[in-house]
Formats: sequence, structure tokens, C-alpha cells
Amino acid sequence: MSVTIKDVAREAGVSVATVSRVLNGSANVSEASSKLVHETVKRLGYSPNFLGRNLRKKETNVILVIMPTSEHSLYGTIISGMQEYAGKLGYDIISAAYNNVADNEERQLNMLFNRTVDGAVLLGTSMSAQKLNELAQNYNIALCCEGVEGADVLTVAVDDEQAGYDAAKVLIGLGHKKIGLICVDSANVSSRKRENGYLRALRDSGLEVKDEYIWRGSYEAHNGADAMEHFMSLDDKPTAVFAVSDLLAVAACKKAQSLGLAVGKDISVMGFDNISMCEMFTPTLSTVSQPCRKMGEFVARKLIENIGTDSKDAKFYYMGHDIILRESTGKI
Amino acid sequence: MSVTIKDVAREAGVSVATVSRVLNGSANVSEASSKLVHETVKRLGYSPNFLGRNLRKKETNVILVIMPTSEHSLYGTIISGMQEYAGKLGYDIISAAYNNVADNEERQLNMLFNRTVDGAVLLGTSMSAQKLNELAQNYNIALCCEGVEGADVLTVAVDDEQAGYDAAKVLIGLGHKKIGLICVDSANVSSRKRENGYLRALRDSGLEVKDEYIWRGSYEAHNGADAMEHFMSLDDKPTAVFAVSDLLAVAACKKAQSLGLAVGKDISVMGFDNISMCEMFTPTLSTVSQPCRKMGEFVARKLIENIGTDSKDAKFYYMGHDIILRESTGKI
DNA sequence: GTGAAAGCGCTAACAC
DNA sequence: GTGTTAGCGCTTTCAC
Repeated sequence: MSVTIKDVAREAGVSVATVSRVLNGSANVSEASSKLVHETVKRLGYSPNFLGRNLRKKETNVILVIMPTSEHSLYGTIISGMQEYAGKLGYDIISAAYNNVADNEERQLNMLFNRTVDGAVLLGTSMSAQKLNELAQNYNIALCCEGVEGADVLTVAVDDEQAGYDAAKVLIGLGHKKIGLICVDSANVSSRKRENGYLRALRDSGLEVKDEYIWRGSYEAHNGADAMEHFMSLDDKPTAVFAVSDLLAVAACKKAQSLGLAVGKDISVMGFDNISMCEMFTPTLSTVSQPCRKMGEFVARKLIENIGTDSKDAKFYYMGHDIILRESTGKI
Repeated sequence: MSVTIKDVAREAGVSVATVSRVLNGSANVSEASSKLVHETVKRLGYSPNFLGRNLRKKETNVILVIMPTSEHSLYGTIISGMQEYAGKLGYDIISAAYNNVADNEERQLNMLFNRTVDGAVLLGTSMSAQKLNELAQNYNIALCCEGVEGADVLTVAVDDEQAGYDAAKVLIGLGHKKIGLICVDSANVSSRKRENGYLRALRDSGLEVKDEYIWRGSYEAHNGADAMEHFMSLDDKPTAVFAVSDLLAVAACKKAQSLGLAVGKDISVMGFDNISMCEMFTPTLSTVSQPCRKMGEFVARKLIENIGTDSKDAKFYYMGHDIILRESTGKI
């Protein structure tokens, strides 16, 4: 059933070396041999076994993407961007989700250790900076979307601190002076950076930072609802809320609506990520947009450059973000 | 940099065969050797090269998932289910999206041809039944979520015809007699089957089938809006609408709302898929739910069974669906 | 321009 | 219980 290069060589009456040369587009091969080999390949339905090839060449031309979950559309877009760029250079992108289980992530990293892939891009990771640094010494890895503090590893992400700052500043510009924040526990780097930006914006504008305006939880939707319920139970309620993810923002909006508030009028809400739901929700959701496609292309480019060289680039590259204003935010 | 089985053998003072035996959990190896090898492996930081192993064993223990797009959360859940099951049997799942470009799909299939994976699951495909049948003769493939008519290939999906029937029947049960359908062009098998189910339900209930109540377009959101606009421009407007995807349904709802209608009262809308947006949208969306996780587990099981045997199972397995009623549907 | 042959890292049959 | 060795399918050096 499985036809090998030997079969092709025998059938074509040439050596395996010649077949290999033809298939790899080598220069020194006659027109006649080339044609003959191509015909034979077609006739036998031969397809080269990449295990053999990769074993010999010590490269696979495959990049692995490891992500916390495959149910986040953001990641899909990043991967799509990676494919766009990497495909042109003959690289394939494959992906695996670890569903927020550290064990799964470790297991998926095995593809790196066992040489099944040439490099890996981590869209969020459960690993420590130390572990990442060790990894980066022996393998080609990159972080995308979410950096890890202290990790000396190639990273591509938006400037979360600045994005948090800009988001809060926009709300302040709309006249809001009491702004709530829905974030996740501080182990999450991007959330903490966005929080820092939010804090800087308030201070910059001479606004008081109130503990009761900062809600910490998880990325799960119910957390957005809980936050909004809390904010609305305060005597001095915020007039605007910034959430570190769209899902949290939407859940917060829903809760506000169920409390009889008009989102965009009575209360302004700003999210983060610009997922497709932002445009479907009523009211449409203002948010901070990450250039996912671009980030994917860029991280693919940098990682592939690293794969091809000994001097590894371990810089942190910031990509520009955008504030998108829709119906969920309004002047006070 | 790269440490091989030879290095381990030399360092441990045993043969490569012994190292291999220890690593593969073979029976015939002494306690002492085993311990020694394990220590050496750890000390040298050895990780077996799977290219060598797989080449030799002619199997990779990897299953590839190919999907039309990675931006559909349904697929993420299916993959998650596959991982759950396959992981226990030592299989890894990797995935690739072809972004609705047939060329990409063909390219990703190369991983099958070049023996980089043991089998593939297609969550929707651009290939013809004939091509699939050829493929299935030489490789282990399965269809999931979306069947292809005439393809004699292992398939796992809900009974779309029955699901369409049930959805329409529920609307009829709520008192609706004028029911619009938003579907996509008939080349799409699952959409056409759902349409057939819808038609059967109407006829079953003695309701007239009106051409102007059937809107055909694409899976893109704007199509849902266009459909609703069309329905509401009719003299005799439908009182309920069934859409073959949640995204279409949500877009239709939004359009209805912008026309001043109260969804769930003035007009009922039912979607398909039960994506997370259903619960976030206002009103929450009634829909048909596919058992994604279960489907993933099941297709993984059947495909792995096929991989391990010569008699390939090429049956079509139906998985049960559920109608989930939320706020977007109401009695007339 | 072409072929013979070595060898990538591993497993498994065989011999002891 | 362990070692020797052939060979998985391929690329590439070397010789001609």
C-alpha cells in the first residue's frame, strides 16, 4: 500500500538519489530524468514520507500553537494570521488547546522536545518565567498575546498598560469621574497591566482611586455579572465600567439591563478584545481591539527567523491597539 | 545539544536496546537497569526523537482535525471532546483551519499522505464524495458535524433533518402558523437537511409552504439581517423564524429589534448550535443544541478503532440533539 | 548528470 | 535479562 522513494526509483529506472533530487528541485538533474520521475511519481501516487525526510533533515517545517482554550475566537484569528505568513515560507501551523490544564500544556510541549515541530507559539501559558527561560535556551518558542514577567523570551503583544490607560482616558473624556474596573486576579499579567493603566489614567486626571470600584475575579462570564451587581449596590455608584475582556463586559451589561439600567446612557461599559459578539450585542459594545491577524503574522515571522539562526531574538514587541467606540459608552 | 538514545546507552553503560525497552515499558528488563536508565535519562535531559520512533513504528499516535474555520466555538468544543477520549489512549490531537480555502485543506491533508498523522477528522470539507471515498480507501478519515452525501466514510453528526423537523414543530406547537426559514445555499448538506426537516414539519401539520418564507444566503451574519428585513417587508409576515445557525439567528433578531419588534413576543426566533452567545444576547436565544463534546469523543473512538484494524467502519452515526427554549421564542 | 552508500534516531527480531 | 544488528524512508556526500 505504501509506496516509497525506492519504488519510484525502480519503476523509473533511476537511483533514489535522482528521485530525491527531482523532488527537492535540485539543480543538477537532466530534463529527461526530471520528466520521467515526475511521471512515475504521479503514476504510482507517491507521496514522500516526511518522517524519513524530517529525521534526515532535522527539521519539520511545522510550528505548533499552544493555547489555553480553543473556544476563544481571538486565538483563531491570530492563528489565521500566522498561517498567512508562515504558509508562504513553506511552514505549516498546527494547534492544540490545553483547556487551562497545566498537565495538558506540558504534554503538548512534548512535540517540541520530541522534534515533531520546529518551534512553538504560546498564546498564554501556565508556566513560570523560569521554566520558560530554560525552555527558550534549547528550543524555539515565542509568547503571543500574553507576556510573562521576567521571561526572557520572544514576545508579541499589545501594550496592555497603555491600552488600559487609553480605555480609561476615553471614559474620562466622556465626562465620567467614577469608573469601575472588572479585572481578574493579579497572577494574570495582561489583566494586571490593564489595571495599572487604568490606575495611571485616574491619577493622571486627578480622580480618586476607590477600592470598591475594583472587582477581581476570573474570566468567566458570571464574574462580570457579579461585578456589576456589586457596583450597583454601592451608595456612590460608578457611572462607567471598564472590563478586561468582552465576555466580562457583556455579562456586566446584561446584569445592568436586568437591573433596569440603559447601558450607554445610565451606565457606560467598555470591554477588551473586540470579539464578534461586540457587534451583535445590544447595545453594541465599545472595546479595545487587538490587531490579532497582524500579531499572528509578526510572531510567525520572528519565530521563523529564530529557527533559522543561532542568535535568538528574545525581545518584547508591542503591537498597536485601537479603542473602538460603539453604543455601550456615552457622555455623562 | 540534541541527546540521543545512544548517548543515554553509553552513559548508562547498557545497550540502546535496553534503553528502548525501559522507555517503552517492556517486561524483560531488570529492576537495576531500569532504575539506571531512568536516572541517566533524567540527568542528560533526554527526550526520545519521535521522528525516529514513528518512522520505525509506522505510526504517530497523532490525529489531525481539519476545520473550515477556527473562529467557530462549536469546533473548539468538539476538539476538546476528542482530546478527552484520545488522550487516554495516548493519542494527541492537533488541528488546522483551512479558512474556507480548498487549497489549504488539500495542503493540510498532506499530513495524512506524508504519514505525519495516523488519521484525520474533517469538521466540514470542501471535497466531493468521490474524492472522500478515494481518500478513505487508503487513509483513516472521518467526517464530524457535517456529512457529505454519497460519501462512504465514517461520519458522526446529529440528524439534521430530524433536528430541523423538531425545531419547526416546537414553533408550531407554540401556535405559529407562518414560519420563515433562514438557510444557506443547498450545496451545504446540513443546511439542506434542516430545511427538509422544516418542510416536513410544515406539511405534517397541514401548513402551507411559501417560497417567500424561505431565504437562502450564506453563513455570514449580514445574511440573517437581510432575511429578517425581507420577511418584514412582506404583506403577510411570518410570526416565527428558524435559522440554521445561531449567528444568523442573532443577526435576524437584531434586525427585528431595529425595526421596532420585540423578539420573543412580536416575532419568535430559533437558532441552531447553542453557541455561548445564545445566553448573552438579549433576549436569550432559543436554539437546537448539538452534543459537541460527545460527538468529539465518539468520533475519536471510532476513528482510533479504524486505525487499529483492517475492516474500516464507514457508518453514519447519528447523535441526539436538544431543543433549548429561551426568551426569543414565545406563544403567539 | 548520476549512482552508491552512509546515516538521521529509533524499535524489534534474533541470538545468547 | 541483555546486546547486536537490520532497517524504517529519506537526503546528501562523495566518487565517477
